[in-house]
Amino acid sequence: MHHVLLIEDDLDMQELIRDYLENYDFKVKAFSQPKEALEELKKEKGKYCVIVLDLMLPQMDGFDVCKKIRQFLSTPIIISSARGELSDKILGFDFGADDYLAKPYEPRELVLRINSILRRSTTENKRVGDFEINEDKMQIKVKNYALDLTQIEYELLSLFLQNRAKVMSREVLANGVNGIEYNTKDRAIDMHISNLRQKIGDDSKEPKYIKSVWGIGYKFIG
Amino acid sequence: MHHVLLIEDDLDMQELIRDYLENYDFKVKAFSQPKEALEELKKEKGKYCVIVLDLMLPQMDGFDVCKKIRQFLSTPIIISSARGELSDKILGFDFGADDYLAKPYEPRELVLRINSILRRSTTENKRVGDFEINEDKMQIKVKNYALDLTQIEYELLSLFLQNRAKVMSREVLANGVNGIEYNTKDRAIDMHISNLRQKIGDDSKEPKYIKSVWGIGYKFIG
DNA sequence: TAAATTTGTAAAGAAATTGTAAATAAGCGT
DNA sequence: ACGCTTATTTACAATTTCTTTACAAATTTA
Repeated sequence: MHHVLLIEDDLDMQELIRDYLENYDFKVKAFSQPKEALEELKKEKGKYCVIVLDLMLPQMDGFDVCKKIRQFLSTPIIISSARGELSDKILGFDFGADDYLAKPYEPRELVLRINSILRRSTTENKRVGDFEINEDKMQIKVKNYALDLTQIEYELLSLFLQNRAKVMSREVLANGVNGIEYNTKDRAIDMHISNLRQKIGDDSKEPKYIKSVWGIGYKFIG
Repeated sequence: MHHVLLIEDDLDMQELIRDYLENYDFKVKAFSQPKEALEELKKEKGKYCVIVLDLMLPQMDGFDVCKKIRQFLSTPIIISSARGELSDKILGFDFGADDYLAKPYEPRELVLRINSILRRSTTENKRVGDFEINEDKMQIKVKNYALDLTQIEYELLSLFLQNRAKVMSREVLANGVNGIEYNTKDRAIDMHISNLRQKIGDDSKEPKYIKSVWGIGYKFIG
């Protein structure tokens, strides 16, 4: 189930979008106050796969909200705005938005654009180096050998495959995995990495796949 | 340099888009015949990072082109079309397009949307002299040779690259690095500089990159 | 020129991080 | 309840990085 976070202060519009998205099997959490939305996003970092942001808001300018979100989150943002001028679009994309819809638009188009973004950010039966990932079956093969992974190991490896070569801290990794809280002292991530390495046939001392980055976290090479 | 493949049969429009994109440092290859474009894409699979596709084409329907491309390539496609109805957009996204721009649109908006797509799919390298820095990978290359740096060395060198030619005291350098406390008597910074010099192939007596400024600190020349 | 100060860096020591075995805890199906 | 699988914590050795020390070399000052 895909979760969408909606920030929109017009309650009619909020209701309209919510109903429409729910018809397409999205789970929507709506906020009219940007501050509350930001708190929710901070609390539930990995939960939402798209943020739909209206620009005309009380409390805070929509662009500022966009900027604030980008300081701690890379979840795609679709701006939904009555301001359709190019200069606004430039600002929106500049502040890190991923798409910009000028009102009035058909709710169906929002669905299209959310799906387009989701399609890009998920790996559907893709090959990455020696690995082959099948999201439907929740299965990963390495060199054509099917791995028997636990839930967390699967999610970790998916995360690595989707972020090739990118250094990720333990905190980022934990947040990327559904339902792991991270405390600096925990070694849980380390253990999962250790087990994962064993299963994919990697050697921590001479890694082919998962390399530790001292003082930071791990990165996938391959 | 980012390569864009443009499929557009209106030559004026082709010229307009090409000029505009080239102003923004894209390299554009334009086709008015979809068949030729498909051949080029098959030959040069990895070359193009975005495809801009007009829907009104001779020979073949634009949607079919989209579908054909998707059979062998996952490069992002932006549809540029005079048909702005929702039903067309639905078809476009259905056939695997990543964005849909209804004509007439400002060329600048195309640039925005290309950049938005690129931002998501690439991690950009910054060049400074002989150095090339990739923040996501936490990696710095010198003359195309990847350096193996510790965290502090990486942060120090980043600081230097971001403050070219600027003299920085040890205190400033220490503060610029995450988690270093500075005492006047410490020689820690000096040691990091020394190690860094060795790794980037610099000579303290005849520095090409990091020059000491007697009584003050260091500066990056390059 | 001699004394004082600063820099370079090798080497030693201190501190922090990582790897993983083993122990413990938490879920889950039956 | 029980056993089985998975997740987390603990503990400690191994490793890597960071800081300090020490002394030679370079630079400035008197």
